[in-house]
Amino acid sequence: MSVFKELLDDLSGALSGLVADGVLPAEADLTRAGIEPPRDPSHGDAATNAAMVLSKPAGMKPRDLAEKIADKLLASPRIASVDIAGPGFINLRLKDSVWQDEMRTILKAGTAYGGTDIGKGQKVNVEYVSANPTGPLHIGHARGTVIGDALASLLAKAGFDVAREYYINDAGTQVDTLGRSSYLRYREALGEDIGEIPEGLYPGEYLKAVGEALKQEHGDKLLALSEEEWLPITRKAAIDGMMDLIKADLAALGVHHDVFTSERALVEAGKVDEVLTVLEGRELIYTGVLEPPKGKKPEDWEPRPQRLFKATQYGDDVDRPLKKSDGSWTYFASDIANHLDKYQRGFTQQIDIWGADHGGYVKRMKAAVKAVTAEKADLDVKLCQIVRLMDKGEPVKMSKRSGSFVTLRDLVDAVGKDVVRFFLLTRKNDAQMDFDLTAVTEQSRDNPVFYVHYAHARCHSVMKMAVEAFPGVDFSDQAVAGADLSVLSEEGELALMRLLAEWPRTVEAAALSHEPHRLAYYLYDLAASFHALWTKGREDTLLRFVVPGDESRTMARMALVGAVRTVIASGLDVFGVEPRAELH
RNA sequence: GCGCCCGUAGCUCAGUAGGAUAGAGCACCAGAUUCCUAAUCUGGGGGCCACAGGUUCGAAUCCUGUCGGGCGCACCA
Repeated sequence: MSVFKELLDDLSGALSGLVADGVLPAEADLTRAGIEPPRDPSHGDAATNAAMVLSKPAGMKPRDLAEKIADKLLASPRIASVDIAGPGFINLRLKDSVWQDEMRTILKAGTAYGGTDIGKGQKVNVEYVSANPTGPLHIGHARGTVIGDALASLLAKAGFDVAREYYINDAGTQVDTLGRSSYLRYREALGEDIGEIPEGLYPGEYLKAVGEALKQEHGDKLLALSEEEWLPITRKAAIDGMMDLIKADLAALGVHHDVFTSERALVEAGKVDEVLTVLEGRELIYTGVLEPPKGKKPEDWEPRPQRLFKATQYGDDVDRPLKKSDGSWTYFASDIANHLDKYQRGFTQQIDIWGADHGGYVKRMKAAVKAVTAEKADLDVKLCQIVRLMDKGEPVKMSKRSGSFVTLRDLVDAVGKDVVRFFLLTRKNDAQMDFDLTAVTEQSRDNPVFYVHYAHARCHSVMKMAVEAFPGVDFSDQAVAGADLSVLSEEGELALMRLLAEWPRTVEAAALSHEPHRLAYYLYDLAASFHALWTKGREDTLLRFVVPGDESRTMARMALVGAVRTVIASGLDVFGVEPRAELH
């Protein structure tokens, strides 16, 4: 139980007490009343809007109702004093023991601190990356990869049962092209001069390895076959090769999926036919002719009767075709099968991470998930905006010829996985951002990666100083948790303790809103608060964490330092970033 | 033409379920170090939260419209 959870309990206790007293009507909606830390510290440790929200159903002025609520709240063992302010806020001041107890909780829980059970073990599926298996991951994939991975960890920390999923688009025309390109590389491996790679095929060097592997396995036997015969062979070899490549790229970023779902396998298992059956059963399929698209009209557009899904019935703008003119399934159709399959595996909560260029696809997929699951499953789509790669403030030219960065692996090799991960999580997913190769490795306050790392490292360094100043004294988390923490009464110390106690509700809010970037801002604030306190020790030696000759005070402050270290490590853990004990 | 996302300090961005006097970094100005790592910190100036209405005790936040920017608009993935 976190501090704010307990206060919320106190509040609902007070409110139901007032219902029993007849002050509040039984049918009043009590859920709108909340507890939150006020922005202005002079307003106390916590505040509630209860009196303002409930003044109407109570038929009382907010401030009068506030008096009654405040009386009840004073019964809480946590609350030291109450104060009614402004339009009817009830400001609470908590007993110092509340913060001291929370420090002990943090030290005891370790990096598990901040975890909650609001997920109640519900199954959530996070699908991310899902890049086409036609080559290595490039920089454009980085953001969605990191956000998806951190969101999955965040939801797990909030008590959800999370699956990390990758959907392999291995059934469309692109992988056929990949198979043909690989066949060319196969002939090359056999010694043939293939010259320039023809227009329309993939020229990437990375397919040479696939060609070589095909030669090792089949010798020259594929040469005698017709395309119809060799294509399935080369295509499969190419897809497998590319997926190995992609998985290695992901591993370099510290990303590991639980499930890889193959589009081709879904189609072959008849899952797409099942989609059609389900939708037909709900009378959501009909034959019709679509209007030509407004704006730019495609050259080859022609009115054609098609089997259409009534996406408009679930909020989409137009109904959507499920089959192409050649009779094969559209990407949309098999993607519905993908989401139906997830639902059948028990995932009623699904999250997809896509690039912003797929924004036009969101409505139809949400519509489809509702339709195919009879509205039992919910899909949230997070769109990731473009990241501009910069160097010293100038955009990096993305060209293979010039040898500049193009792949995800290059980026990780250049600045490190932790820098890539943390930095990409410092912005909302739908905000554009610049990734400056120079700025992210700078060691200064304007680089949040470094700033947070430094706070963590500083905790270690301070701890080391304490051990040197008090030889033989046990400063382990367990030992300092038993110290008398009542000496932590400096303003800066209390501010830091209050901030630490906000970690669980930060995790909770970020998880419920599917916004991992909030943790980055919290960690930055925590680091700032810690650095500020540290610097106070420069002016006044009595404020230092290590106070020579005062073991009990040092013990208490080591508890605070340990708690800061623990919470930072807890946050970095969600981000998949390794906490550093020292920086060099 | 339609849909989605966005518009907050000079710049890059936060803004916690609708809460109190809208925040941080950079840049600018003025300060702090015989010192637990100054790789840091303190203070200051800087705002019509794009604009106009609406909802309510209360709006940067929710609704409608306008303007401005990005993305997308059968049979590609």
